[in-house]
Amino acid sequence: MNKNRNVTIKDVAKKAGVSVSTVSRAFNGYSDINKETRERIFKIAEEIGYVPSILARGMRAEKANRIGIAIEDYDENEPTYSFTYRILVGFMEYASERGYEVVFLPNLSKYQESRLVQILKDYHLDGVFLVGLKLSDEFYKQALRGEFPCVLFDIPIKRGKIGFVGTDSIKGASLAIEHFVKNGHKKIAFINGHENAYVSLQRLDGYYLSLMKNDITIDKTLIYFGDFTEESGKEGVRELFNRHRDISAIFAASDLMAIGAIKELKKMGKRIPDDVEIIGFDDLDLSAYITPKLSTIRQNSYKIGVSAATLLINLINGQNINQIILEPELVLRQSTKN
Amino acid sequence: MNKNRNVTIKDVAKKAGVSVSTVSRAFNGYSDINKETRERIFKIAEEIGYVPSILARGMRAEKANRIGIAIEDYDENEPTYSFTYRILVGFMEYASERGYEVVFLPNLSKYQESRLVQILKDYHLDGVFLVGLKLSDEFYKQALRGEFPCVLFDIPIKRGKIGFVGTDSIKGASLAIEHFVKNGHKKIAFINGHENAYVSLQRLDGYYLSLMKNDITIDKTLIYFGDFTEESGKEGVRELFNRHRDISAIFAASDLMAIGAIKELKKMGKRIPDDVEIIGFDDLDLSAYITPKLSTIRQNSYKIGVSAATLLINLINGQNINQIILEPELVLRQSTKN
DNA sequence: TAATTAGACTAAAACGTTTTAGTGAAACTT
DNA sequence: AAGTTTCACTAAAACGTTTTAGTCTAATTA
Repeated sequence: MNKNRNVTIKDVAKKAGVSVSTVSRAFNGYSDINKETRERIFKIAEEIGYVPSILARGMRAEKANRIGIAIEDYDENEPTYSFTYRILVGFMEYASERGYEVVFLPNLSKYQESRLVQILKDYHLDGVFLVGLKLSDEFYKQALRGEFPCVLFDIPIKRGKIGFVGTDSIKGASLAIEHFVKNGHKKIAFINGHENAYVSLQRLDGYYLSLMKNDITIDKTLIYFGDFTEESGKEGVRELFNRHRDISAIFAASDLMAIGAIKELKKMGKRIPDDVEIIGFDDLDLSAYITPKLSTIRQNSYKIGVSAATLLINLINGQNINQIILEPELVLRQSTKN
Repeated sequence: MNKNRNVTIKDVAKKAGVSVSTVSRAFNGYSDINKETRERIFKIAEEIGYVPSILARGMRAEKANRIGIAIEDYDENEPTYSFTYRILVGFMEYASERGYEVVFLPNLSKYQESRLVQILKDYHLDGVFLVGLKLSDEFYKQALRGEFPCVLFDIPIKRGKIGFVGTDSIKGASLAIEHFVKNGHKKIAFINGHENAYVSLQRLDGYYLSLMKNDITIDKTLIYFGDFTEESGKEGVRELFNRHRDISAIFAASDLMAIGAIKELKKMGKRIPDDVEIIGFDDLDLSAYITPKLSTIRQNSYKIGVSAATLLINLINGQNINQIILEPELVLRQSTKN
C-alpha cells in the first residue's frame, strides 16, 4: 500500500509556489503566515487531496497525535461488553474528529512487567484512557504518578495530568430512592458494590442523603455489599430477606446485580414489581430484554467515551479541566410501578 | 511523550559495535548476517529494552505493519454490540501478537466520497477488515476490485486479495433442524434473513437439506423472509401462524428475530417450549438472559475476529488461503425440549 | 595464479513531516 | 539616517527506521 504513496506536503508546496515549511506552518496554525498564502495553500491541499501523514508527523513532532485506549482483560463470560463497545466508539469518534489516531491496547496486563510510561513511548502515544483498571493493578500506581496524560473511568483522581470521567453516582442513587419514596416505600434495601470502589461510596452517600431528606430512618442492615456481579445480586437478596422479610424495594448498584436479584426474588415466589420494586444502575443492553424489563439509572456509555477523549486531549494540550461528570437518567421500565 | 524518546536502533548498534543497518537487517530476518552477530544484537536489544518504532518503520518500509478495522455505523439502539466487541477484541489480540498495529476506522460511511484505497493510503494501512458492510455500500464495490488486501465478514468473495470469514451456515441450520426432527417435529417453520444476504441462502440450503434427509416434505409457506431484526421476527410469527396454526418448531436465522418471535408467541398465548420450540442463530449475550433462555446456533465471535486477522495478515504477506469457515455449535437452553 | 563468488557487513539516501535558526524586505523609531 | 522591529517566508536538520548499492575479506573455481 505504500508503493506510490499519497500526495505529500511537497506536492502542495510546489503547486503553491512556497516552501515545504510554509505549508507545514499553515497546517499547524502558525501566525506568521500571510492570510492569502494560507488560504491558497488550503485550497490547493483540498484540490489535490493532501492529508498529512500521521506517521511522519508523529516521528518528528513533539506530539504524535495518537492516543491509546487500554481495556480490561477480555473475559468470555462477561455479558457487559456492549457497554464497553459504546464507550469505545464514543472515544474513537470524538478523537478522530479532533485529528487523533486511536490505538487499542488490549490485554494490558500482559505487559505488567514493563513500565506504563515505557509502553506509551514505544507506541508513540500522547496519552491514554484506562478503562476497567483495578485499584490493585500495578499500572494504576504508575498512572497515579501523573507523568503523562491519562484519563480514568470511575476512579476520581484529578491531580497532575490525570483526568476523571464518570456518572454522578450520588445523583443517580438519589433518583432511584426518590422514586421509591414517591411510591410510598419505607423499607428500601440497597445492594451496593464492593466497599473499595469509589462509585460504591458515592452511591451509598446518595442512598443515605435521599432517605434522610425524606425522613426515613437509616437502617444499615438494609444494606448489602456485593461485587457488581450477578451472583452477588442473588446473594444479596438471600441475605437481605433473611434479615428483613418485608423489604418492598431494592436499589442495586449495577444492572447485573439487579438481574441476579430479580432471579432470586422470582425463585422466592415474589412478584415484581407488585411485591418488590427494583431499580438497577448502568442500563446495559441486557436490561431491556430480561423479564420484567429492568428499570434502571442509565449511564450514557457513548458519552462516557466522548468525554474521556475530550478530557484526554485537553490534558495533552495543557488545559486544566480534569474531570467530566455526566448526568444519570432514571429509566422506568417494568421492574417498578410507574 | 516524545521528548526523551526511547532506546533507538542507534543505541543497539553502538552497543553491539555494528552499523545501524546490520541491526535493522537482524530484526527483519535477513539471511546475510552472522549467527553470532544476530544473537548478540538480540541480546543487547533485550537488555536495553529496544522496540522498533512502528512509526519510523511505517514511513520507510513497504509495509507499515498496520491494519484497519472498519465497523458499521454506530446505532444507539442496536443491542448486538457485545458480539461486535468480541470480534474486535479477537482481531486486536491476534494482530498485536503478530506485530501489527490496529487502527479503528469508525463511521466509514462519513468518507463515502473518497476512494477506499485512498483512505488506506492516508492511514498507511496494509489492509483492512470490513465488518457490517452493506452490499449496497459504495466501499463494497471498491473492495471488490481487489486492489488491496481486505477481509469481509459473511460476504463470500474469495478473489484476488479479498478474504472471507464466516460461520458454516449450512451446518448451523442443519444442527437446528436435526434437533427438531429428533424431537419429533414435522411442521418446522423458518424465519430467514433477507434474500440478498449470502448467509440467508446458506441457512435456507441447510434447512432444505436437513428436511430432505429426514424425508420431510418441503412446504415453502413455512418459510418467512425477515431482515434479521427483532421486529421482523414478530412479523414472521404473525404471518406464519396465519398460514399454519399448527407450527410446533421455529428456526430463526438470527437471535434477534428469535427473540421477536418469542415475544409474539407469548402474546398469542403459546408456551415455549411446550407448544412451540424455537432455535435462534448467533448466540448474543442477550440470548441467555431472556425468558425463556434462547437455544441457539452459536457463532464464536471472538474467533471470527481472530480468523479475520489471520486471513488478512496472510493476504498481506502474499499467502493464498483466503477463507476461514468456522464451526457452528448448537447451544441448548430453555426454548427447546432437550 | 588470476578471476569469481560468497559471506558479512556498511554508508548513505530515503520516507514525510516539524522545527530551529535564520533571511531579506518593509515599516516603524529615535 | 541609522537602528530596530515586524512580517512573511525559507533552508536544512532532525525524527528512527529500511533499503539500495556498495565494500572488503576469504573462500572457491577455472
